[in-house]
Amino acid sequence: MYDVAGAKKAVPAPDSGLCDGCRQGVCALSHLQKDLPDRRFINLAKGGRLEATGPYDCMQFWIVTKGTAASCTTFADGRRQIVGIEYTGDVVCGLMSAPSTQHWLEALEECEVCQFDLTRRANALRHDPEFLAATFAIVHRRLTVSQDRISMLGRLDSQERVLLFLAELVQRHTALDPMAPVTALSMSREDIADYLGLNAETVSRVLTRIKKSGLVKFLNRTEYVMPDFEAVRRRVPVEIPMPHGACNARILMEAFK
Amino acid sequence: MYDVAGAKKAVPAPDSGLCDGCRQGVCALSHLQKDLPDRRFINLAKGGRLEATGPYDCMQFWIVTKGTAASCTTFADGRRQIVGIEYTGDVVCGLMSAPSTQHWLEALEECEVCQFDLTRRANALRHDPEFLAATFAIVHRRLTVSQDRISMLGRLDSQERVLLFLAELVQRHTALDPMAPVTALSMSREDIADYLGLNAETVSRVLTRIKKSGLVKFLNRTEYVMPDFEAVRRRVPVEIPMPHGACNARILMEAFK
DNA sequence: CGTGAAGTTGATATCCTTCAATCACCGTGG
DNA sequence: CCACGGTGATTGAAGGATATCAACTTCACG
Repeated sequence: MYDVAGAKKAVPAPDSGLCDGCRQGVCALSHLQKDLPDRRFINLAKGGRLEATGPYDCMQFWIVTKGTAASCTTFADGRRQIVGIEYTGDVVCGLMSAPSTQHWLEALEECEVCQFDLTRRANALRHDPEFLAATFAIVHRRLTVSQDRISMLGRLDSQERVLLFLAELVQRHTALDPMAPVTALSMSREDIADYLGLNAETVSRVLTRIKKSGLVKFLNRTEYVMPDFEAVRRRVPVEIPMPHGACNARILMEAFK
Repeated sequence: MYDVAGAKKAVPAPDSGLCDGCRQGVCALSHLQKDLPDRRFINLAKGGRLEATGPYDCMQFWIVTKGTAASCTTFADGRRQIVGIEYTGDVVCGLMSAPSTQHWLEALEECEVCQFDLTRRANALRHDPEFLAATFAIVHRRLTVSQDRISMLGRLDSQERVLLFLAELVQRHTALDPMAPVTALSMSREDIADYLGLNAETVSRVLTRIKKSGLVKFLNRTEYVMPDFEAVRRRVPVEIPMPHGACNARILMEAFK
């Protein structure tokens, strides 16, 4: 997708969706300057929350710089839904749902989040084409991901959902780190369930069924391998989403540095 | 503003979400100039389709100028999911999911759609702050709607989904046309089912249950009233979304006229 | 080890789907 | 004008899938 300056694109057919920087782990995140007044680093323990309180004009946002978090909602009666998983490099902007719905960012594991507050520069940025294009790209990408998840939640059964989820993690980790032999599954059954619109027991049952089928082999409770990725792909009626690493963050960083 | 857990949350003023123009029915749509070379009006009969063809750079889009359409996807095995309903005034941009997934706009009733092709002006518009801000606003709004639908599909049961759907239509029609006594339900059971992640028989069953409960009264198969909107609101654990009329179209029109 | 939290498994209930039959509506053609 | 046929809607019966509740196991960590 993003060429190295001058170099020819090498066999672009299967496109991992990652810029070369992301693939090499030297993307925008590593050059984030920590000492500027508009940014603040927040460490979240597993389960820690960051709540949205408006105003919702997208002049504040958060980049997950370490770990994995989740955009969560709950209803009054306690039902919880994970609207999206925010991996390292993902950019979360303030307005994620109606202001009245309870909505927050929750660390699924040890996390570091960089909070940007651009309200002081808002008037300038609102007319800055580069900044606008960057935020557009980010929101646009989030929209396509969300829409695919609508189809997933509306029409896939539990086994398809879990398989798709596991395959997505594999895809993600092989794109970022092709050498790593196993994929980590750091989320709890409860979290997976809330992400997939199921409950924890169902996730557990489906997981054992998948283990027995041989499509996925678990080394322990949090690491697995997928011996035949193609077989999994055939079992799932949708495309397995490509990760986008820290590209979003990079785009944004370049826009308003 | 985001705060660490525990901070107080701002209570938003009740806002119908409509610009004055939309509320008075004299919004951008009525001044759409029909004879410019970059736009083309398309009439769709019920069930008619408009398929998205690349490239997916959002330099092509469609405004629903009459009627109601749906952003649809299907899987290889025929399962269909309506990703979103596009009411009059909604702006649909080309890339709505991964290019490989089958995805199209389908008329739920007699429709008129205005297709804009800005590819010839793309290079200029890519740096035009006003245009960028407008497309950002549109995509951003679509994202919030999509994320609420994720919660709906993941966590609401069939009755809650149908009630929410009916309430949303009522809300929409009272905001646009407070004098109209009844709300029209022009979608077929099949369409409603594909929108709510159910099947047609379930929708039918739930509707008769809702009728019996008295929450909704049907005058005939396609018109209903909701005698006690508050009672419905109490039955549904989420906010009932506000319509946004032709505001999106207006924003866009002003940006690149 | 001991303890608590997370995960697994089983029994059962509930919800939703599937399949099939019937009904209601609507336009068409005799 | 009315019989006819087609399509969508409704309803019923049965089955399947997922949720719920409860018991038990495993694991992490002191």
